[in-house]
Amino acid sequence: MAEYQSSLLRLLETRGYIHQATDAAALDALASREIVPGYIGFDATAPSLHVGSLVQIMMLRRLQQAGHKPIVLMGGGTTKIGDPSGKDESRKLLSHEEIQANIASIRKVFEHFLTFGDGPTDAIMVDNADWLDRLSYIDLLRTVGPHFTVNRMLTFDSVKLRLDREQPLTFLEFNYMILQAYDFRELARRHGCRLQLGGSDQWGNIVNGMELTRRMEGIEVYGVTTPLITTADGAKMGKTASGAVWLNADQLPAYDYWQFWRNTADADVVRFLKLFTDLPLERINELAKLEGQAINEAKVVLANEATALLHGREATEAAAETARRTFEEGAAGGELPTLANADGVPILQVLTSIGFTASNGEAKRKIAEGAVKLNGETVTDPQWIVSVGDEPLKLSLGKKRHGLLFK
RNA sequence: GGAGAGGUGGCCGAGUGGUUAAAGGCAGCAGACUGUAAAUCUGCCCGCGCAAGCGUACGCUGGUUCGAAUCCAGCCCUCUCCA
Repeated sequence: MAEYQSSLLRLLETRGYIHQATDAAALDALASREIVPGYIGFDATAPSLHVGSLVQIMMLRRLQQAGHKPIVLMGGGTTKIGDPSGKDESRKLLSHEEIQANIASIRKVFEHFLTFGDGPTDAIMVDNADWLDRLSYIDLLRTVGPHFTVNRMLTFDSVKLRLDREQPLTFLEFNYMILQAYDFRELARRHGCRLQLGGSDQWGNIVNGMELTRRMEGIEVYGVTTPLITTADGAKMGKTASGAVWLNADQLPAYDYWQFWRNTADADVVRFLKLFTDLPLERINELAKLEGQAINEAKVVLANEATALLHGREATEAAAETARRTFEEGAAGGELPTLANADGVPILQVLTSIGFTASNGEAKRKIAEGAVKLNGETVTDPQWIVSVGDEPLKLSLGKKRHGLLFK
């Protein structure tokens, strides 16, 4: 692998972001001599992104750190059509208002990772609804259609996979790659965008966009994809006991986010430190030397740094302190989930109300398994009525989930 | 439009009239061991109920039957081949 000249590619390469790149040498040269505006597209189907998107977000952050211009492309237009992938048919279509609300909510996350503004390397956020909404079908076909052959489109992995598995691929979906390619070309025209970043699954789409841009605008543009981030045991990352790891604080409290990182598998810690924190590589290399139980120190650093990027230092310290008191002292910290008016309530209902179990039946099973504790005492009676005094009571489900019950 | 195959719990996938709340696998949760790790072993894994039990559930709607995921009819959807 050749030494890169540009700080951008060196940064991305050394921290493990690069899976594939188109004409890396040319991109390297470009990034060494001028500011490169680069973009990543994000869906607006939910009011928050989750950690699955964090690699991409971090990559935009690296782009800016290396002195270039990040463009966050929100899929306000494409989301309106509704992503038809997956089997659940006719997913509810989001209204314009819902999508715009989602975008506004998602934007808050980006503001933690990128500096927005009007300067040459300030990040901007754009919405592809701005141009996709206005497209007329015939015009699109005539301007873009001739540049795509169905023969070629059929060779793309995303398409082949469906066909091989004999799963339906709608015409709508089939057009996705065209719209995404159109986005690249539009961003190149409007904002001088020269680079598209994305997950490895986006490779085909990115290449399409590059070709369309070159053919229609005569501009050479580039693409870089990240490796698919899985945990060391091969699973997609992004789940905790409480569900998806959302980035918005109102969807997932800082404490849970901190816990998510704290629970990283040994084998993933170094990789995640490089990808998800700003720690210098020298420091990461030191942490990488830790072995056995000491690796936990590196996990705490990972949790602290990753959480601080998203939620700020203050919330991070509160989360870390709560974790320390809860796990190391067996006490309880202030950031744990709480339930008020718990006095006199049956234990099953308490477990479900606080969100530890999905139903009374599940709560009952957990009690039978000996997983439920009140102030460290195992609860064995499913009929137990919780009584809380002036001091809050610590409720535990298993070793990891703890909460506070108030009178 | 014609012929064939198929639609089962978060996912994959058995199951052709009762013993089926539905095998098995994956994912998930818990227990043991540990280090809030991994691996391994064990248990759990639709809802309500202390329980007996009840309610829902196998694409949709009806029907046959004492009894249906399983049989019949119509409809919807998917795939393959043909036109």
